[in-house]
Amino acid sequence: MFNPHLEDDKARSTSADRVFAALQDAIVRGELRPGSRVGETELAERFGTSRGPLREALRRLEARRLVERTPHVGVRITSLSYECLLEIYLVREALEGMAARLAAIHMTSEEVRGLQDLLVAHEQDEALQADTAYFQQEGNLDFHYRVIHGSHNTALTELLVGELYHRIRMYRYQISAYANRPQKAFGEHQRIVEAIEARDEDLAEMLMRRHISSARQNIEKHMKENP
Amino acid sequence: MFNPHLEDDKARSTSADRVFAALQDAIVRGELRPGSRVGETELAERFGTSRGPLREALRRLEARRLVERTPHVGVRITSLSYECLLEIYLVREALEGMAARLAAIHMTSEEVRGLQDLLVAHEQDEALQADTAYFQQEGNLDFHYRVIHGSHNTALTELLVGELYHRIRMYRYQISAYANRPQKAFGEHQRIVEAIEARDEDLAEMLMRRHISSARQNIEKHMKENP
DNA sequence: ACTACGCAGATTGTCGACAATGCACCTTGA
DNA sequence: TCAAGGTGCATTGTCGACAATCTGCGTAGT
Repeated sequence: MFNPHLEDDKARSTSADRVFAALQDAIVRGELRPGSRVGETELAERFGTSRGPLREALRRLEARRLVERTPHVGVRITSLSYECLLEIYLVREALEGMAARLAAIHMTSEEVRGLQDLLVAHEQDEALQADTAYFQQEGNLDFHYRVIHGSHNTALTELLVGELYHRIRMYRYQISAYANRPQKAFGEHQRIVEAIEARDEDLAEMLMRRHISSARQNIEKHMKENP
Repeated sequence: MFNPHLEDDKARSTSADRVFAALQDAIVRGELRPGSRVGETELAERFGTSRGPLREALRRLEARRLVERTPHVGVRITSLSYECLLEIYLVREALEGMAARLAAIHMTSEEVRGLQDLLVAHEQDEALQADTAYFQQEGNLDFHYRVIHGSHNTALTELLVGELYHRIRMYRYQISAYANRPQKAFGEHQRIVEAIEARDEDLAEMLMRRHISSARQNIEKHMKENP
């Protein structure tokens, strides 16, 4: 029996959804440079679709603040200012602190074990051992992503993942937030996991807040050195 | 000289933007019932536009979680479950607490005075005096909205206003969050403003957290009584 | 030389038509 | 009578064309 859908595993999804995912990835990875203007016709051609679905994707990216739109003019890729980035980190401090607290309460034993395994995998990364970088992959391979989901709070997760996560990842591709302190950050991650494992919600929140606060201060330092 | 744009003060904006605003309002006010399915053709006709701009508006509403979409099936108005609502209130506790803290630090004297004037206006409301209701209008006439903006943190504001605010307002139209305690809530608002005026950020955050926590517990109580 | 106006090209906004998919009803067989 | 399959209708997804708007450049006038 022949199934035409097998040639494209995402055929059940719509074209607009695919373009949305692809565009988001291209923006986050810096393939489309922040601040640059993008034309609809050009993008539609690039992703092999028409302007209709493309515009729908752009609207969703606009809602996620990954692109900025001015009526009758066009869209440009959002460029994160240092000012805006520091604001986001303040918000992260509150939200991810809360996520760590909830994770310490609600995470299952399996999830905790998975988190531990993840750190073991990170530990074996060459760059980390050389203390030159601590690049985490996206989604389920990202430490913060896992903790957020561990909160088992859908509203919180949607807020962090849907609104902030991608903007932060976009920034990570420009300047690694852990650039100046890979092993230090890794150690902080380890202690957070320990607190979660011990079901010590107060400690987990405090450690996460400090961890993000450190990253923020690191950015501030970086800001004063670079324009 | 004849200017055709004068007949529509929002002609500079696009049709998709107008539909987005109108639809959001209709959803929040309960004109479109939560859980009900809406057809694109029907909506397009209702708002006097074609399906193109309408779909763009729907995509933005989808990003705001005001509608839920299933590919090839359609969209339905999001219905807030109690479970989801309680989650949102937990997040609000963290975020608006932070907003109150920042407001105590960054609000200008004019803004503080405006906030005081707002409460005076609320005080003269008949329903509040009778202790039967505490219905706040939207936007700048809403107490929480003002405090959030008073934080002068764009990222925080966008998160609260863009993602949570409308869903909460939608809920308010269904069951007033202050239903069982209008004057109590008003008193809490007053004390929060006092803390902000005194530039006591710790107190402002604590009072706001308690205020929202009270509202959450009120919802929980309401939940156990009603299905 | 500089400003203001206007024109042309390109880009965005909107629309209607067509294709693809899903759902409900009906038919058919055991 | 009930279940399984098929068919038709309604709705969503996609596309190409046309209209509206903006931007950059050239021209004219002071």
